[in-house]
Amino acid sequence: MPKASFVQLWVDVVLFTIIHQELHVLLVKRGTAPYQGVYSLPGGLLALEETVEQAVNKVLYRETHVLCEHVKLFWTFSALHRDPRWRVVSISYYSIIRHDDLLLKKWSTQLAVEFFPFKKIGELAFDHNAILAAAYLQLQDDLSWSDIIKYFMPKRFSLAQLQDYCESIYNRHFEKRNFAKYVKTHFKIQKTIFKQEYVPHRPAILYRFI
Amino acid sequence: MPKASFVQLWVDVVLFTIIHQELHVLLVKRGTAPYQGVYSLPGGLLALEETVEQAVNKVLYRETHVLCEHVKLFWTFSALHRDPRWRVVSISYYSIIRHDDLLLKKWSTQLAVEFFPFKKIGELAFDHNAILAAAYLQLQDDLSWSDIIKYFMPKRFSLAQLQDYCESIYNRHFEKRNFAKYVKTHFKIQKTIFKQEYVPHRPAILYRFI
DNA sequence: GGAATAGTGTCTTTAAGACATTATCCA
DNA sequence: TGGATAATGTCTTAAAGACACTATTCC
Repeated sequence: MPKASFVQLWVDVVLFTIIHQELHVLLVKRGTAPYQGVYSLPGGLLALEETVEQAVNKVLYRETHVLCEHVKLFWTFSALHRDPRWRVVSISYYSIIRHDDLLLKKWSTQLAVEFFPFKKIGELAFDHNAILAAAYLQLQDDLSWSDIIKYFMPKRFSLAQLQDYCESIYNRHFEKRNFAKYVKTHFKIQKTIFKQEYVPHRPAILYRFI
Repeated sequence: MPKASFVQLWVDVVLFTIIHQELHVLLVKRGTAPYQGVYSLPGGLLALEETVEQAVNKVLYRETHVLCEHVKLFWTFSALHRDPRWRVVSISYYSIIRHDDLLLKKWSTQLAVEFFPFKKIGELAFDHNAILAAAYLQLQDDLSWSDIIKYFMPKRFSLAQLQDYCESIYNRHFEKRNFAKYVKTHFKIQKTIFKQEYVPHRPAILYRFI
């Protein structure tokens, strides 16, 4: 090994989901000092025999036991004393998970993952509030031009539900007719044979992403 | 220090400029093994007392003696044996420099920086061809929605020159009247009192970015 | 038939793309 | 006055935004 500076390399992940029309983020409670008992973003040390991408997927799988899609690098955090113990550089990713998938897995594995409403998250360990804020900005930006909203949606959904989800992330309102027009020209979705059930009004047709 | 895995953290930079209407990239010839005598992207080891951003700026300043704008993270490269000696993770940035600025500085400092036409770059050291390719994709993407073309332009330029520069990076042709219209509505530019000189035809008005 | 939400059509405004003529400077 | 490029206006087409009515299901 060379005589040179080595740093500890961590990957941290901001995992978003939507629960009850509200954006949530996965947090874990720290079991050891520093910041014992304080919530933080899930993360892990880069092992010598794995790539950064593998490390991120390992963290995600460890916490959810589900394959998360759209795992995206958005920033690195390398302030000198962001970890009070020694020098740690964080390579930070965000990802998205369907609440549906998570629920299924949770029943089958007794996972104790904890999602918190984005708007109500308080002080986190280390500089994780800054990481969280940067991830949210990147998420909003990516949503504005791509179709990644699909990674939030359940397998089947109505147009109204899609609109609700979009509005909850963008934090703004869309006009119903124009939204339907936009969705049909920009997203690859198709009607299914399913409709809403047990609703006291005309049931909506359910769509799916192709 | 903890008993844990430490890796060497490098920053690598793909520095773009336009010379004679053609996209160029800064390369440096390696003086030591491995890949001795082979060209590579400029880069540097992250020192213990600096942030990643500082390390990138240090590399850029070392090579150019000019302040480069739009320094942007685009990817990390962490394959296990990308450096044949030991484990090195690269955090990769791209940046842009005005050829003008560089020329001025070159005369005053005898810098020996070498830019190569992007299209003619051959085999580079390590996985730097992959880094270069990823940077170019990111550059094209960013150019398509932002006004970062301004970082390539000289202080004063004609609309035709701006069009030439855009065409050389996008690798496509634009219709002159529509291009002028687009530029005037999307970029913050203004006329200067200067015009082209010594041209055997009507001289173009020179503009500047605000 | 009434309540409730689903689903759609049209008009207006804005941006993009195709296209040709006039303007200015130099020799 | 001829050569060369600069500069600009209008028509057409596509997308975005505002807006109101009809359709379907349940009770």
